[in-house]
Amino acid sequence: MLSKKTKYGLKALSYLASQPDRQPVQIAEIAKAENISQKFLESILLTLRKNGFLGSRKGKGGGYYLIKDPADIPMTSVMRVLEGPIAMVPCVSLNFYEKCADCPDESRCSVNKLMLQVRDSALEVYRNNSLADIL
Amino acid sequence: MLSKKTKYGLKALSYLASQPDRQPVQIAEIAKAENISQKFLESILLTLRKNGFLGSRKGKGGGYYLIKDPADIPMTSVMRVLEGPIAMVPCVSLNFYEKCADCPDESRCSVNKLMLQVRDSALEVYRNNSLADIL
DNA sequence: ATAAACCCTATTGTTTTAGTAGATTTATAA
DNA sequence: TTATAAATCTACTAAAACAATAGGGTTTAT
Repeated sequence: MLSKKTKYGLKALSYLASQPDRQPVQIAEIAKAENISQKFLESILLTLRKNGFLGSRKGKGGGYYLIKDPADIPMTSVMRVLEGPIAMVPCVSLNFYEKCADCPDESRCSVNKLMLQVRDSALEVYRNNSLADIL
Repeated sequence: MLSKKTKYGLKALSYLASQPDRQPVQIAEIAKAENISQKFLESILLTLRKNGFLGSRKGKGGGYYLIKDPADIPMTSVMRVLEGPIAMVPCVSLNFYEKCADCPDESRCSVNKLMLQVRDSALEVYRNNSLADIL
């Protein structure tokens, strides 16, 4: 299951991407438009900013805004920041690889074999979609 | 992330599928061979039996065994029983569809648009793999 | 009598999804 | 210059759900 964090993050990015200009948009406005708990959204936007997707301005007239062209924001990086690894098991993860404690031989593991294919197919989807593509 | 339940379930099914015959195999043997908590495995095998994948025999010489040919067990049904919906959001699920409370229009939702593709690509993998294929 | 699956319940730990309270920064008006 | 309001930022807490077992007794086949 997709976490609400990721869902809300994607919706917020989409909302910002569909703005006519790149003027700051307030958290409250996004929260209201997308039916998201404002405080929860606040922390999500913060991590999106810290990971280079958004810029922010404090004080009156402040808010969040995209700092890149939506076409230059691949879903791979968005998903990895919000949801974590794209792979369903660490032993097939490209960016978060970890050996299974219980599995003696990955090459003969049926779970590994299946999940490798699932990862590749998901990866292809995320690579073929930028933020601009899902608007 | 794949739950351990699913991971263990897949491993147990693979273990049973790679037996030379269809004689009952005890829980303890599977648990030991695959490094799985025996009590946890017990409940997993039970749900696999109740969902028509396994048969069981009580008493001495008892255990679990496959009741179908591994080639006739598609990963779609295994995953749905162990892990639940294949879709990452209910609004794109074939077997567990549910409307999002917050989303007024699915056809214009970016999350829906992306996750529909992810579901389809995962589904293709699961449909193309039977238990026999991942041994 | 024994060995196995079966069934029920409780517990522990982690993650998710927030809510609360306040601090800090900035723009604007007095 | 000062006050005020509008925002983000930070830290702490907490409730709820979920994951992953552990324990102990029951039933059934040999």
